[in-house]
Amino acid sequence: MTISEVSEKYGLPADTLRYYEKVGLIPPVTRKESGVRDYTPEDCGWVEFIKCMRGAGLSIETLTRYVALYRKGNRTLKQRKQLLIDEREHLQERMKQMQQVLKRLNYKIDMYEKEIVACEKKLLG
Amino acid sequence: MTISEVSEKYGLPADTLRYYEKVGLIPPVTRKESGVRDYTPEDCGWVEFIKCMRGAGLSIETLTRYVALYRKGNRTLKQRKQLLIDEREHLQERMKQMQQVLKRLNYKIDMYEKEIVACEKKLLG
DNA sequence: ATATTACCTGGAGTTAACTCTAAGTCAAGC
DNA sequence: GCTTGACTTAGAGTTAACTCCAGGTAATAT
Repeated sequence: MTISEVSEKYGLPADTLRYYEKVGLIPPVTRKESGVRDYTPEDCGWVEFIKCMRGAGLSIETLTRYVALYRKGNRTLKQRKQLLIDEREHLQERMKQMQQVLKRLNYKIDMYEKEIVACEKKLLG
Repeated sequence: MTISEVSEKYGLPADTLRYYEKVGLIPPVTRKESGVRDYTPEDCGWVEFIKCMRGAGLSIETLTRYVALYRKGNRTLKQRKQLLIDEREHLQERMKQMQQVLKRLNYKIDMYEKEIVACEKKLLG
């Protein structure tokens, strides 16, 4: 697959795909002899994984660390697992905070509804 | 309360508190005659609210719009409510995505555990 | 053969959200 | 009366994560 096809498929600009590769967020992409990128299904898998993780807020710095470990092979299994455990922890904390904010927004929206009704009553009365 | 007390209380740097006020993220803070900030409980309430909303990922741009509407008075009740409804929607989308990533992380961590066990068995056998 | 189009690289520019600096003011302690 | 320390401002600098640009190459259409 060409870079523009991958861009289309995952909704990421080609510039971003090149950037991700440059900083080591995905392993080096397969190339044609001419030097043009030719994404294999595995390359695509990395793109999908990284897009997903970035979408949940994992930092580029963290994800490049993960990819670097992956590229070192089997002896980094434990470190990779630990990295994912740490990130899961952060994720859960953020979700917990967001849950509280959600409740607060619900409450505020409710208050606004009541206040709007009260205001309209006053204007009619 | 002085700016350093508020900074301490909410864990936000004094510079950040000034910045928030400068960009309209919180309404202008009460001042002493000398021009020094002297946060009232209401000023503190805004700091707490903004800290909370920022923590959940609401943008400064969005929150300044909210504060600007608030400062226009009662006739912006409906717009404020709508803004909060929109933000709640975004928040829920992000939470949903994070929920999926959480599941994926759980799965991967599990796979790593199995793979580590398998590796260790091989080394012992 | 030439023109177009999609790709390449290195590096500069952008945006959001701070964070820091310099130069100045003001109240309190010695 | 002078120094110290916490405050003030405007504006410059930083960081993460892109995003764009200039100049060049390679394959394709005419």
